[in-house]
Amino acid sequence: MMSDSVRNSTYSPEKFEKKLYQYWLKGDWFCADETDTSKPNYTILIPPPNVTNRLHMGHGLNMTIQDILVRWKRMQGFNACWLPGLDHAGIATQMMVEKDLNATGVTRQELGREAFFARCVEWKEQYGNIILDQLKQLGTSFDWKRETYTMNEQLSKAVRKIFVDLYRDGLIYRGERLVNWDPVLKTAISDDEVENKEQNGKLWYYKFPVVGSMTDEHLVVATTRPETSFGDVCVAVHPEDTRYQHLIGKDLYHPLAEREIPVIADTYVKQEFGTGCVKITPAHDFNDFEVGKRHNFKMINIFNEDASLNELCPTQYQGMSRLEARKAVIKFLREHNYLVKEENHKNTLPISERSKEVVEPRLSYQWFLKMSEIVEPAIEAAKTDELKFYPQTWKKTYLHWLENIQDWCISRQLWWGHRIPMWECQDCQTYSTGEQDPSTCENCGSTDLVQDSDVLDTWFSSWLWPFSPFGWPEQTQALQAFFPSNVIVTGAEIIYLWVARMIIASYYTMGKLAFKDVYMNAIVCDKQGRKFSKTLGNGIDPIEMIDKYGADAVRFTCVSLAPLGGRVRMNKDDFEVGHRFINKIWNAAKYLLHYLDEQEPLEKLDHARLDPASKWLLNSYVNTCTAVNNHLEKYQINEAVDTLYHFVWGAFCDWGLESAKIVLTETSHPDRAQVKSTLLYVFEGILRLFSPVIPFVTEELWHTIPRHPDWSFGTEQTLMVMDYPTYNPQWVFTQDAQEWSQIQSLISGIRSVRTQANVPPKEKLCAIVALEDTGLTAVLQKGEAWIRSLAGINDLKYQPGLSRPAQSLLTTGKGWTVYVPVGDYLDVESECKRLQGEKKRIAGIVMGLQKKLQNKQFMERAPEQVITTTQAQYDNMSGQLKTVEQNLAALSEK
RNA sequence: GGGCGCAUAGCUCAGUUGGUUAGAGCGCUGGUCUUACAAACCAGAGGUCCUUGGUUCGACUCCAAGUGCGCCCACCA
Repeated sequence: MMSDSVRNSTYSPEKFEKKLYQYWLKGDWFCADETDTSKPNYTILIPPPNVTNRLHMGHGLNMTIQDILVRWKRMQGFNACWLPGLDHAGIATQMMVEKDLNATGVTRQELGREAFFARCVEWKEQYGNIILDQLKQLGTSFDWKRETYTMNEQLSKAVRKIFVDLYRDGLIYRGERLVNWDPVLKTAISDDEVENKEQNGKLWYYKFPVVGSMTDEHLVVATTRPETSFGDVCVAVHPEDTRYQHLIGKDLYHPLAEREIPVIADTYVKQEFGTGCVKITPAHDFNDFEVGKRHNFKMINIFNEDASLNELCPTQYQGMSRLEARKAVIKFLREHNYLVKEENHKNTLPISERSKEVVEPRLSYQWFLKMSEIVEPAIEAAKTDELKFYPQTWKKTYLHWLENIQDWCISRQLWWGHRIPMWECQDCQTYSTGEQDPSTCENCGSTDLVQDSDVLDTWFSSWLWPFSPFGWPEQTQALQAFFPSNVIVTGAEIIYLWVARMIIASYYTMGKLAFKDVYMNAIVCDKQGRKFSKTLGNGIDPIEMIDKYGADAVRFTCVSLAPLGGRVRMNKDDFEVGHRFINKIWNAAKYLLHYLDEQEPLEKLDHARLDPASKWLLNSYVNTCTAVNNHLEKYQINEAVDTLYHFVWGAFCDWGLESAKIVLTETSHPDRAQVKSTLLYVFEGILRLFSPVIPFVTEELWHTIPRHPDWSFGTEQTLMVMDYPTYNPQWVFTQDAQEWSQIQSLISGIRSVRTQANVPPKEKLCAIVALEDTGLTAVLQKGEAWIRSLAGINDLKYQPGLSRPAQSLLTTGKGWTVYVPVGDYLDVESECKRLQGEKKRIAGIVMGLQKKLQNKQFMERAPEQVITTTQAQYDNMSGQLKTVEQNLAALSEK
């Protein structure tokens, strides 16, 4: 390690971050050992990034949180395993590879399935690791030896195994469902590939005569898509709609399809929209599909693959396109007096991203998983709080979804992914499956088998993530050690898609809860509160920020801005804050080293010889240790970081180092050795406490500073596995700390007085302390050297009961008043104004407190402790009020 | 439309189970190059805690309604 990097230079993270990461890798400190049973295990699974991903700020935050938890637990002595890996991302990858391919003038279909698949594999090899490399720049302590991937051999085996198990348990079935069909590309496309465009359309109203009516009775139905009418199976009205009660169950004549259809009742219908009557076309509309299924109607598909009308329509319409058919249908309705009216209507059209053609919902066969039969333990776990959400509010969302769970459509019409392990027998049309490819039909023994052409939904591999990477279905040692994991850290948007399903899968295969804690990280937004997105281009590139400010600054900024859950608004400038703070730590180290480099050996800390400033610092340090650990236990990472930030800057630097200066600069000072020892002891503690958050700079500094006799160091040469600091009663000095804070407020008070009077900083002043409680004399005398140095005082006197000397300003604290004669610097007018303001403010508080104390009900019902503190406040504030009044009077006399 | 959440300083946000004079960072004002750091130090200004009502001795905190905003789901014949 190059310790001179600290002594002689400014903070430049680029000089050591890469070097240190290599050092950690070489030392194998990120690796967890499943055979080591001497330590408790701690496991976190990465939410596997898509192979198509580049690192964005959402990852930055998400990964930093996980890394902090893992590094913290590792320092606490856990066998910590953070599992890295990638998701093959079926749709996203296929889209990118296809786009690439199309640019060369070749379609996926022309290339053929096998060659296209090979191209995807190649693409993954080439680009898939970019995000993992970027994660290394962020300093993530993944156990890289376990790096995995949802399409590798081992995980594919796991996918195959669970599919077969589920099928054998009767939980996987084939059923009909509507998909988004692109009539130009003649393929199903995913929701991601559909853009909804609002446009001005029309709403056509036309008549359906009631069959057998003597009075020409009819219903009027409104539709935006009259051309689909040939597929109508019924007309629906709301069951409570008084207008149509008598018609429910009657038949209507369909003037276009030239057949009769019934009137049914369904709550799906909105009475106030249109006429309150809806024609139901289950094969061509997502909502109608649900209604049709509920009422057991036949689905009539009236389109060919290219969305032209097929043989189920009357001959004159067959072969027409959707638009041609629409014109022809309207012409017919108008000519035969069925059309009642047409009106303008705004609606949204689903457009295929790639062909720009209007998407047509199309009936197709899909594979489904019966979720209701395997979901129960996942519901129980949340209800009993065995599974906990951070923040808790997500429990409701989770339960709401699980309690209304739908069957999961697990097939996708893609080429990139795990091929569905189902073979259709060409002789008897039944399906066969197996962990090995079947050679004969399970039903009739035929060898004429054809594998299903679809692949599995990408989530069908990622739901196995808690156990598949550790070797499942083999009962490996790693699986024993690292399943279940401890916490999952992810975005709330995939609570259904991923989190809930992992829990379901783990109960199904392992019979156990996959993880006890679910941490929902904040959503990263821009300054206007918009989610970072590619299309908006409002994202902040973490790598750009790392290059500019260093990984530690990026990590620090991300987590300190992000509360548990919620969302965080980010700005490029925010990273400057992190960088400045780390620079502050760097400079503090530089200053310390200046004195630590001296030859004399470091002393152990000695209670009897610690000065008041050191006792205060140690006491604050111990409190900080407790607070940080408590916050981390509760996943309040921003709170932990905030606590540390203020301890380092406000306590250690502004008071600790500043107070130490008067001792350190005097080479023969008797307290010097203990002060140096205290500073180093606390600084080592800071480095340890902060190491999980900002691992690089803490490690770099740790290698530079000397080892302290009061800290224990293992044999490992890295900060990242040193013991994490905890509450240490040895360094608790409650009384001394309280006394020292009196000195601090006295110093601050005098500084404030100096500013009020515009006294130049270098000018020394006299200060006269008037004590109400003479017991404080000893306390203040102990702090005299610091009062002189830090407040710019050259003459400090004690005069109990003194009233205000001429031309002086004052500052008050608990039991004391300090008068500072400022001579001609005193501006009587502005001082009077200030005192009057003070008087008003304090009088208000005093009055409030008095009212409270006179309130009978308050005295009767409030807890005794509250009454005591209120009384004490009252005494204190009225004392202050008296002082202010006296001084105001004294000032006015002149 | 269904579900969930948010509203505190100019900006971004803390504020743990109701109980001192509501905090921080950035920005702003004034002063300082004080031998770690001007990427800093010292001091300061700035808030009817969205509105109204309720519970309570006591509400930024709990409850209800209203207003404004965000997210997820369904998006409409």
